[in-house]
Amino acid sequence: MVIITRFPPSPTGYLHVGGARTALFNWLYARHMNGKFILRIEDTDIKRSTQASVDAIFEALEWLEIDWDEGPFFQSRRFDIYQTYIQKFLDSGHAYYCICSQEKIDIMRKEAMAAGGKPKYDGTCRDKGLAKTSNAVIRFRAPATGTTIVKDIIKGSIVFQNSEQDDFIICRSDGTPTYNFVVVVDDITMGINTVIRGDDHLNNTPRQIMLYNALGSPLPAFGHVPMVLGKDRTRLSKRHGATSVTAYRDMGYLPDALINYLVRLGWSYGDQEFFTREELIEKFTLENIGKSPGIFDQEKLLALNADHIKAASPRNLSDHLLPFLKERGCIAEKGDFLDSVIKTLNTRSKTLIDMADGALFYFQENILYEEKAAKKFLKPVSLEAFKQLIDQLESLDTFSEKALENVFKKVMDDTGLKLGKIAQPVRVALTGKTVSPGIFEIIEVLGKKQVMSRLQNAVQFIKDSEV
RNA sequence: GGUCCCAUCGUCUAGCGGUCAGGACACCGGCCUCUCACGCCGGUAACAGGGGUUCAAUUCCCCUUGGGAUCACCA
Repeated sequence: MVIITRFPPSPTGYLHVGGARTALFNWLYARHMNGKFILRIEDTDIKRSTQASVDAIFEALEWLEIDWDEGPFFQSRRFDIYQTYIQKFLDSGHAYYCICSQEKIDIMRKEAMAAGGKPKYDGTCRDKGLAKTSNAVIRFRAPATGTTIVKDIIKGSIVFQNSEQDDFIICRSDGTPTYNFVVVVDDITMGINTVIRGDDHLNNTPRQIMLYNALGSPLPAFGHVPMVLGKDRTRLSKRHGATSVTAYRDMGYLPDALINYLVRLGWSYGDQEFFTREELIEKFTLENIGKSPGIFDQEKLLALNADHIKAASPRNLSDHLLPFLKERGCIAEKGDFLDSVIKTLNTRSKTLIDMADGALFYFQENILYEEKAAKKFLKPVSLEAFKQLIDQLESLDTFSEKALENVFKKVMDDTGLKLGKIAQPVRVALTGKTVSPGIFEIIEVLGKKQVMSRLQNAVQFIKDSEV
């Protein structure tokens, strides 16, 4: 059997990390099983759905490099299909018109709640055989007795009493179908046989199973993954800080790192923490998904991002880094120079923002010294070392780490200064800061021309500040 | 409130009857060192509580407690 999964976001906002996680589970499972992954946009609620949200969802999925085999399907364009199914239900007696007012039902619910029971529709119109009227809704005639069992891949068998369910609405008075109904019709008509979704849908599942049964369709396999919670252990939401996928892109995270983190939150593969995209596809199975909700931990995501930055090839990283460099006004392009810049930075950057900031000095013609750095290290005592370095480097043709080390050694001997006393002033001269990659590394990457002019500028700066 | 789900270090988790309860993040030491990092070595830290079942329970069952989800003409 070919596994067919789907991701059905409703376009009422950006794609948040929780949604991305369920998308990921479905996508990974389909890829792992050599199946199909379908994207469906659930926009039956015309009032709340927006094109901007649709675009935002696509943007996020593309950045995550989650691709789909079919779709995107839009439910708003499938109303005729739902209509025929509703008619089928009406004809077979599985559904009926109801003219009870919302006010009346609200009161009913409140009374039931006050009496300690479950608020549900009492079935007033159930057997009245009402015809269609302008304000009528269509309700599903749900079985009143017996049980409905959800055989969940993750949670096991869960028994629901049918008496807990009421005759829910499948078609609104304005003629539009509702969620539980369209999901079932879509999943059936699209051939979905594996439904992996958030825990919050577990209570909807018995209703959907009733619909499958009424239609005589075989059930898909259900898997309800636990929620992602915020630090305060409530469902992750805006007040927990950044929750949109693209926000993480903008904060300098790598898509592979986010994916790794999100999947690992609630899924495990022994003690392994770091996974490439390919490894995830190879190793992801539903059996290893945990049952308990997980708290979204920014710290761990950050650490994982650092690991992915370290592991990525410079060439691969440049695609992701370039936008951040351009944003900072750097004239940079993919190539050997950028590769070597990245190599000096990747062990000391947790995000692409760190990396872009750290790379700034490579691209600046005129180095601006940080005030404190200049005050501490660009002083007359270093003048002699600077002069000797300039002389030595002038006669050096190839700037290899080895050769540079020898040059510094010589200057150390001649001036009697320790490496630290020379390296820090040089660092400030070359980068403007007291923190940077290794001194030999940056000299090599910067190249003779840049190094010479920056050293000379520093000498000039020291002389100028003397007077 | 009803229904449903869940429960191992602060966090993510391994464990699938017998383990000194393992790893990762974070935290704290130390080493390395031209700065900052990386890296390496070491440390603190958990089976929610109570009953069973069993020769033996973190592991199986029940209860309590705690947390979460859900009860719409939203999805």
